[in-house]
Amino acid sequence: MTASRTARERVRAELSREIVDIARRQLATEGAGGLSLRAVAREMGMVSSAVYRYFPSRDDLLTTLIIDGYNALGEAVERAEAARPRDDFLGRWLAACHGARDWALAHPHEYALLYGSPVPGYEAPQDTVPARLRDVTVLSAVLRDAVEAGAADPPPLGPPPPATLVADGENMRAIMAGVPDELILRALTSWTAMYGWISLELFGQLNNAIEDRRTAFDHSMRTMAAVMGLH
Amino acid sequence: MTASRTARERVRAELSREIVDIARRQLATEGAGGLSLRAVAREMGMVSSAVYRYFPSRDDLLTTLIIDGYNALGEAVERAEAARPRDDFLGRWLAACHGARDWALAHPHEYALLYGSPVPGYEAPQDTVPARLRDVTVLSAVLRDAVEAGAADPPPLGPPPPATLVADGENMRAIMAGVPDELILRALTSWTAMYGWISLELFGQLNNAIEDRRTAFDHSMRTMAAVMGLH
DNA sequence: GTTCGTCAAGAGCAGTGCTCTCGTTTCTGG
DNA sequence: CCAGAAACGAGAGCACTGCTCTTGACGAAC
Repeated sequence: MTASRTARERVRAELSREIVDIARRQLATEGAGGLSLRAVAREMGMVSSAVYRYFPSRDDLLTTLIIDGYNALGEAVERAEAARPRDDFLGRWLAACHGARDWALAHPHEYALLYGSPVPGYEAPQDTVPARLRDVTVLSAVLRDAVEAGAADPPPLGPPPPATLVADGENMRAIMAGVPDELILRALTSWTAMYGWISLELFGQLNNAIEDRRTAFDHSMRTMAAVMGLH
Repeated sequence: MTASRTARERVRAELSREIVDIARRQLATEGAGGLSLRAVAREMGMVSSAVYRYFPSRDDLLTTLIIDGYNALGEAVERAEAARPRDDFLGRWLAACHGARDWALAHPHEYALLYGSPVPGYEAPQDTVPARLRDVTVLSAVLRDAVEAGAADPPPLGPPPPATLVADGENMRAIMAGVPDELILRALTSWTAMYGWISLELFGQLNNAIEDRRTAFDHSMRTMAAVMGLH
């Protein structure tokens, strides 16, 4: 199983990649709804039916675009966070947040594909799960490291976590081993605030309300960092 | 200008309403992308071109659906919040949050149309603005009333608001007169957390992570209430 | 050298938004 | 009351979509 088995397989892989590239470009300019298999084929000088040799349906093409998108976003978040000193937990958190926001602003349509309303008639297959967790894994790691270093002292806020949630947190505890339940829930809240902000900003709900959005986002994320006890 | 000017105008208004009703039903079952003018016409026993006498384009029909949706959501939030005693500020806040979430869960496709990615390429006419502010107005009123009653004592969290944001808050200060700038920003963060949660939950990002979502949402909103100083 | 699988191409189906024309119905001004 | 104007439903048609099926050609394996 070398990288180049036969000439046929090589050209097939190359064409598949070209289709995805053109599709991503069309996605970036036209949006998810404007992605057309026929237009992709036209741009490649192929006939539409030929594309179906490589992707059995439009949704399959969309799925690989989604997975690529999650990976691109996750990688952007990872890179932004990795640029900060390991013991600067607040800086790592803020860098990750800005990394996500910057990527979303640079790729609005791809972000909409990931975190916007699901595409009509399209059900996200399980294949997307691993790629989808890359960004939240980064955010979790920051908090976990802070807890391990004893650098997270969350202030008392509101009631203690309900019992059902403590039992519920099994899945999240896997990524955030050692983090107290209350803090896991605050991380979840911070996560919703972050993606809520990005979505509202990107989808135009913040127009005529906030002008200096980057500063406001920064302040908002600092507030959530304080809620989690990061300094 | 009586309610029934001519027979023609009456049947026109009636048919317009019927078109919108059918369209909303199709929206609820098929989603925004599945809304088809031809299907609406078919269900009405009309021919597709006849519908264009009432709505000049599919996007215009979508726009009225959006406005209707904002009003329905705003009304649901208003009703939920109004059911609480006026001096129970935490209760009013939580009721408004749950009102929004309950409505979203009951009308997922309509919610996606309002707070999801803009579907048909681009569309956000100014007509939607007044209806869009109904829910956020309710949330703002709770905080403003609490401040007026001296019942909001936000804990110290993070740095003070940057100067540019203080100058930026003109628009929001109109709805939240008397609320300190720092608290306005925390309200904004709480708002993003609330809609972020609802969106992430509705769009499936919370699957396999949280089972008892209502309780978790409640806890999250209580945390944000504490951030705003509501007890 | 023949066979077999892969491939691009083309025609075609059912559906979409939207435009235009053509009679008919309804309203309105004289 | 009646003619002209405006509104209306029906139908045909355009350009587009995702997708299927068949046909013929090419390359690789036996």
